[in-house]
Amino acid sequence: MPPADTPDVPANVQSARTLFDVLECVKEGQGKTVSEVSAELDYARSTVHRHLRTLEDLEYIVHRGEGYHLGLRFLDFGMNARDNYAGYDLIRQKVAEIAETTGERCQFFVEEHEDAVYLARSVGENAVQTDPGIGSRIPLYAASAGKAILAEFSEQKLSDYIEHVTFEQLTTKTITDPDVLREELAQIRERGYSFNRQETLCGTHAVGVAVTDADGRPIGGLSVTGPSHRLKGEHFENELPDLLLGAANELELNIAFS
Amino acid sequence: MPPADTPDVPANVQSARTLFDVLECVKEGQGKTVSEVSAELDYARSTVHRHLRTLEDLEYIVHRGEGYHLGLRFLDFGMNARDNYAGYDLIRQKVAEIAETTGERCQFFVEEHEDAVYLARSVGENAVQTDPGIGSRIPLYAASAGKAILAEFSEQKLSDYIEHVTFEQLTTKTITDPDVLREELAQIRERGYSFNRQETLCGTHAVGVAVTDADGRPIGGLSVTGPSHRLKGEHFENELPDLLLGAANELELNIAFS
DNA sequence: AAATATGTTCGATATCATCGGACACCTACA
DNA sequence: TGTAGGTGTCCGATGATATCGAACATATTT
Repeated sequence: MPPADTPDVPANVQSARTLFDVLECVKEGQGKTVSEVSAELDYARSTVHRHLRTLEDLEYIVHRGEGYHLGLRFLDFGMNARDNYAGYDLIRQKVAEIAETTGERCQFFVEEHEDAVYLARSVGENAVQTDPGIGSRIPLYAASAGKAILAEFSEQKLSDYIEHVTFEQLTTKTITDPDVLREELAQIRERGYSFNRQETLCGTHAVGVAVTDADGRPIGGLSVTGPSHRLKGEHFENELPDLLLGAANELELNIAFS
Repeated sequence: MPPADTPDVPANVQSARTLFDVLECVKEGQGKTVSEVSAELDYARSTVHRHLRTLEDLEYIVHRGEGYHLGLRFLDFGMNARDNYAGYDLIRQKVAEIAETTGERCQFFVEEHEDAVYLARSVGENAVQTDPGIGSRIPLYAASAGKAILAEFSEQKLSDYIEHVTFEQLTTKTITDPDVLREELAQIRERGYSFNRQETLCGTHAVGVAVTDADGRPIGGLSVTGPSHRLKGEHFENELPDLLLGAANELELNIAFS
């Protein structure tokens, strides 16, 4: 067999994997006990116990009530990771602004480890309810902003991406064919913006644009999402793209000068 | 020497400490290189390199530009940890509401590993700028909401706390004497709310109350902070406490029935 | 009271995390 | 051009340790 996949990268800290397996498991369903985690991950109870105790001693998890919960130090980590993105404040403001003027959901994604990650989000209707789902991930090829980001990738990066990624069928419309994706990206490059017609979620449309830095490399992607019966026709195909292109342009300028 | 402090808890996953040392270091000043982290932590370059590579392979950190940055998976962790607190939405709303009506900063703390951690915060003036500093920590004895929480501790828990904690002098007014603290807590218990007169930061006053669950155990603490020249007299000593007590009561009811 | 499940501790063993050293690469700077 | 200092990366040896299974304690249930 060829060394196709490098199944286990050599010279890694093995216990780190165990540790994060445990953490992810605790994250998944908070309040889990030692035995539950042990059963789910197929590690010896004593091993899980050791890790959980270590994590608690180091104050990264908490033993509240019956089971274990992620500690708030991760909130600190997360805020740091978020604020570390140049222009985050500007991005957040712009996202809220677009959500308000359009009355639809607006979000900003960044690319990380070949995934699209929500960095900011706002839901229009009530300005209070902001940032739902921040930090969660979806495949780049299945998000309008994600496709807009992919369209800005160099040929080299794109080839790498297409080779590594495993396409998942989120809906019947999700792009799962490399050639179709390349074709779509070419169109996006030409137009300057991307559409998403029920490729992420049935009944949901979206428009997306890439936001690039001074050197033209993508910082992230901005998109507006809404029900397909509302996002259609002229509004969907012209007005929203124009709005987003303007917003992206403004963002790019502001970020460059901050 | 007596086994007073249990300096190193036995049977812990040692490499976890190294791992989190590295992570904290990367968090501290984002964009650090292998050598910088190695020098700062006094681990061999190869060791740091190994950990960083592992963390990158597992997609918890990112190699952007010159150095390493915390990955956005921690944002996901953090949001999970935050949302895991029962009634977080209600808390956030209430905090925003209080900030708006008072025009001062309002925040909600929870206790975790004997620290007060910001769970929600709002700054009054512009409702957009919300949640600054979420996830950061201050000593319980040095925050008004923290003292309110301490006042609800059982004698057992309080004794443990006072024994473990190392008092730090944040300002000249910070309480650093166990007896003074106990005295203060007794007063708070009697009154039902706590004051903070420049004990955290010079020129800053605050009022705090505890929020308890159905069983009377503290969920967290609610407080209003502002410049000492504005928070004084009748307003500070009566109006704000009343407002906060009402808010806490309302919160307690809403959380109990959610 | 027996029985099941769960948290916790312990001992043995093979694994592995750590370190220091070596190499390759890059940038200055002479 | 060549040397010197810095950095990222790889490697080998060794002492430390993460893992497992078993055993014990405790709690809850039957």
